[in-house]
Amino acid sequence: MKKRVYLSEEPEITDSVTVGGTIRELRRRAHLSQGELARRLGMRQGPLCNLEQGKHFPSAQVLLRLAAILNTTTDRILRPERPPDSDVTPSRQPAPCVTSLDPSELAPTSPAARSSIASPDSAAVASATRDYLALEDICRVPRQARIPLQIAFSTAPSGMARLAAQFRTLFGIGDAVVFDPLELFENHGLRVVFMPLTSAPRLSFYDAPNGNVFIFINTGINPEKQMFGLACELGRILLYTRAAFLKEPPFGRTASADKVARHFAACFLMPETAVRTSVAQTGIRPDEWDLDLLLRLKHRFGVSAEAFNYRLLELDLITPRLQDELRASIKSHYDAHAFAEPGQSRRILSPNGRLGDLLHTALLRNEREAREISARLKKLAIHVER
DNA sequence: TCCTTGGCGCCTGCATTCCC
DNA sequence: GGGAATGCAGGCGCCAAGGA
Repeated sequence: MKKRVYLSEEPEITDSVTVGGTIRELRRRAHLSQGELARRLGMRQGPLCNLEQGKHFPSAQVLLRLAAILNTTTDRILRPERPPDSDVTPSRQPAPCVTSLDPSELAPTSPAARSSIASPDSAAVASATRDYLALEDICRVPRQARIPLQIAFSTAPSGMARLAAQFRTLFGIGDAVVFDPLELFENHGLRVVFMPLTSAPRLSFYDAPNGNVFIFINTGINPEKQMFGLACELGRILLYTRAAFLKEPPFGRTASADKVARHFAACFLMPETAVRTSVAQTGIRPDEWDLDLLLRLKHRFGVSAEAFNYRLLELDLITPRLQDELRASIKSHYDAHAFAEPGQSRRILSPNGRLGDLLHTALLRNEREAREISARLKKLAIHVER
């Protein structure tokens, strides 16, 4: 009789004992008993025990349910020790859940973030970081981001475009236009804090022990620039972890790194296919653009007029002469209106959404500490809707 | 070539026991 | 007492063999 081939015999898949160990590790990290996890899986505790011991191999259905409940991917359950650079990366390996992390252990991902440590923002950022970590502890949520943050890539423009496309796939949005990227970031476990900053429009810090980040966005800038800044910081973080992996200086050439991060943000927020499709639907030719049409289209992508104008030029969808004229119009508008976005912005953000959710849960569980955190956030003008 | 049948082994449920 | 481990039986899917 022909030998039956099961998942566990697939050469790329880890053996059942290791898979079982991974399931056990993830279950414990999620603070679940076998009984509780089995209940959520819709199975009994006994069979789950057999899975963890490697006596049985989980069916595809069980694997999918496990991944959903344990907030991970089937790939990570099956290939917990996948080597770096296969397609994605060292950070796919399960990072330990570090509960006693001090804000000073976080790595600044840009010169701005590094210099902020000695700026008036320092105390506020450290306090917000500590409170965010405390809320994660109280709520017992996984600390690791649900997307890999260490990826091998080329910093050439084409490489950054591929990287942006890869992240759009990881976020599950493909070429679609997304109205609120902030929600995407937070849904994938990234910590984003909107607060007043004096030293920079945005800052980010890499949390290596947990495979996550802290991104701080200044509330004093308009939503379009906040969104672009958020994507830019993701690019910054990836450049930082790439440099660390390659044992290169952390920030590289500052101006060049900024340019690369901005290109990543442009490709991430304005994917080529989506921009070309939107433009094609208007029938506009490269030499026909006016400011009104540019504003109408840029609203769909939630970016600034300036950023959209650059992207059109990058994709040869506008002539250089017209792009220059529109850039001058946009600049004079910014000068006259304190960098407010031209046209009526349709962008409505819900900043600090995840922070608010954590605070809400924490208030349910630990009234005193949560109340103190709530008061501190309020004092720092970190507005949290609950 | 297609369908049916039987063998095999995984996966699961249930009940029970063990261990801290 | 709660969590974890074990034993047994049944369901199910896959595969090979045989027959129409």
